[in-house]
Amino acid sequence: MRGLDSIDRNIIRQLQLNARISNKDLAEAVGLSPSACLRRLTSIEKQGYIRGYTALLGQGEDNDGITVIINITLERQAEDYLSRFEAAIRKFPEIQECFLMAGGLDYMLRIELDSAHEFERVHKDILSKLPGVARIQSSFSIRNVLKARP
Amino acid sequence: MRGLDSIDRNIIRQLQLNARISNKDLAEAVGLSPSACLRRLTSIEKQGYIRGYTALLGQGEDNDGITVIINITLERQAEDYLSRFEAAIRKFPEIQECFLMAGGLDYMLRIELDSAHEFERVHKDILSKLPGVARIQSSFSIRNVLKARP
DNA sequence: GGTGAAAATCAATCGGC
DNA sequence: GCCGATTGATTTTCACC
Repeated sequence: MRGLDSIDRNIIRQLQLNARISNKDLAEAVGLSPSACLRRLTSIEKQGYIRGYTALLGQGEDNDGITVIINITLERQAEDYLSRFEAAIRKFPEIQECFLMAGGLDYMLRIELDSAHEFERVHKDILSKLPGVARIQSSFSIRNVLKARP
Repeated sequence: MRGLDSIDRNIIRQLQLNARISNKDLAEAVGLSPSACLRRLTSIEKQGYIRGYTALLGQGEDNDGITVIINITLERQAEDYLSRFEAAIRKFPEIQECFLMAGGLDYMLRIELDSAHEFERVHKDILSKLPGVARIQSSFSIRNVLKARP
């Protein structure tokens, strides 16, 4: 972030905390006029510092939501295997995060579901259709101790 | 998502794709009037289906940050061990997420660092001070494939 | 970076189904 | 109950200083 000053960083931080904040409130939070703030945000986006904005799924009022952590090993480490897999990943909004892990071929995914039985659908419609997968290991979270904080 | 129909799901999906979409555009995307759309969104949020909205950072040249996934096993499963551990977790802002996993005593943590060598400090100041820990296994992410939708 | 005004959007209210 | 229309308030988006 060499090209960004502390106000720019603050803008990004505010948007991480709440991406749907209005430009007016954002400007107030960082101590600028709305027009100056919008100019900066447009510039920040144009420079590619922000890749997008997304909604983080909750668990619903009945609180039976569930987090599934999935470790995936690919058949081969060839670059085209990685890129085909990663392109496929991006098509499914249920997938909240995906990390390429060091020390192996493992990808780690986090998926948010509304209930445990929905996992069957996810396995059939998503996991089994990812290309070049050798092995899948899924772990269920029974409680979200600490929610993501930006 | 028992309480949500297909339009509600579509609203959520659109917000996952772009959390900063205006209500007017959101309404158009799901085929409703703005007022009906806003009513639904308010209700969806109130029911807790959406935990929040966040900005996804780009892969700019600044991206020397690193994600560490840490699996922790406690010495005992007694309730006071769990609650002491979880209380300790909340004190460290480096810890972004913490899940209590099914099928064992494992907690899974995600930590975000500015650089890899910072892990030494984290291990010394945070991980080694968590109470009741029997075993720690850390995995480094070398690339964040998906933070969510672009 | 700030100001101001036109344009666009939001949010509350209304009647109809 | 849910929808769309309306409307006054608020916000965004410019040109200009």
